[in-house]
Amino acid sequence: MSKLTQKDAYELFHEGVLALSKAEQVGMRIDLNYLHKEKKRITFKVKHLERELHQTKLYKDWEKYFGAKININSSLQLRDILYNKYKLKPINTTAAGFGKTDDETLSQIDVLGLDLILKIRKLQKIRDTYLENFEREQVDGYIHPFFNLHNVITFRSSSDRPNFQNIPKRDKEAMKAVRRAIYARPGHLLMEADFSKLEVSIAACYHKDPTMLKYLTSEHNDMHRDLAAQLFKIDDFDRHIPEYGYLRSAAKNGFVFPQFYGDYYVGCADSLAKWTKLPHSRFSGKEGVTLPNGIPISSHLINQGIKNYNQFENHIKQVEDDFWNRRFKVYQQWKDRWLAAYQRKGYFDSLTGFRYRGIYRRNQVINYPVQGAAFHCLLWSFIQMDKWLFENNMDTKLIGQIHDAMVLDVNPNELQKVYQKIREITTQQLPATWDWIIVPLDISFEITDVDKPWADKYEYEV
DNA sequence: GGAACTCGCCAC
DNA sequence: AAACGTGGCGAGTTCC
Repeated sequence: MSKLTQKDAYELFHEGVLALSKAEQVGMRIDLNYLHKEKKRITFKVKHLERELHQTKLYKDWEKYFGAKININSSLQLRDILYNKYKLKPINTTAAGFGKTDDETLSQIDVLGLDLILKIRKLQKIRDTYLENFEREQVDGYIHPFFNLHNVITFRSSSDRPNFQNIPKRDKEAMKAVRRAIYARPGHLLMEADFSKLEVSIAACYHKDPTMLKYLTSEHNDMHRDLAAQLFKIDDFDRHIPEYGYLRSAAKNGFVFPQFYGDYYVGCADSLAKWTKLPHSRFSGKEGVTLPNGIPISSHLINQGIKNYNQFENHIKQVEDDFWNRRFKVYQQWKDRWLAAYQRKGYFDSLTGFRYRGIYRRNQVINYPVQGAAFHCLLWSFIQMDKWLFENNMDTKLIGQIHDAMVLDVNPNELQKVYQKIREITTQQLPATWDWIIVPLDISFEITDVDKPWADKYEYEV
């Protein structure tokens, strides 16, 4: 097949809009009774936490400072109390240069009551951003989130009224509280099919770095493991030992992904130190997460010649150099060429035929075509699946999409067929149709049981 | 009373 | 030389 053109891009979005609009019409069933009860429960709990907060010195000082205008939901007032009245030295600052009052910062400040502020914030977020919105948007017990293809600079999608693409997932309490409200139609089940490591795979289709291709092709190679071993200077790194599994996550989320998005060693060192609980000072040997042999990671690093944070940061700088100039040298060369070509031409094209015109920063030029084309893999699959469901008169319906995942409302009698077809479309038909896809694609599934809420999802393997 | 802004936080 | 990409949305705040 020849290179995809802007006409192909147009047709993808044209068909995409039609398929997405059908999903919008189906929508998701909402448990209104639960919504009502959960909102009341949260409101009750918030009131209780507020009463507790009223007993603290923090609240009393706050009241003195702001009088009748006191509002514990105001982060500006809180900022005033912490950094002006208490004169604490800001750990982090906002873009505008003020001391931050976010979760990460507040949990490091030793002032009684801040934990209550955070708990209240979290509960209100669940109630006001999600549950309240579902109730407002529902029609006859169904929400119909919109899926837009015309809003996003990268040619990804967005979703609104309500946004279906930011439903809590990692935080267990928030995940359960929100997803407990969402169901498939009566007698049906929910299914989510996610591409695995899609953006990394699509990036590899642009740069074709042989080391990366090997990581993506071989089951036995593990990039995050290798980076964890290098970042923390561990020779016998076995990812199945829990302490090492944790360091692998730290390497993945604190170094590898940020590097792919364009971060540099200063931010990565800071992030890695947070993950591993290392201080921004001299290491005594007692700080940090514990290794399998029982010693703290700071002690291990001291033995490796890294005696303080500056030396740690410098080590991360060296790993970064090695990452781009040796390990993924071809990837780096592609980035340089890609940027230079944009600077020459004034635009760049995605592998899916989309043309990006405009004034972009370096990281945007590198990231947009990857982010866009990765989503287009999902959209293409979504369209094929929609056609197949229609042509085969299936009762199962597509109902949503989250950048690299599709969500379906499945008739249990069709579960096997649907599962097989999604596998076929995403891992066989897609790479066969778009021959620029030069890495194997993989997809994973989650389902609920019939008439169970989305909170009760579990991994599905045949 | 609404527009535009900051800040915070949820997803990928 | 500079330094993490894309959204939506709520609350609070300020300005008009």
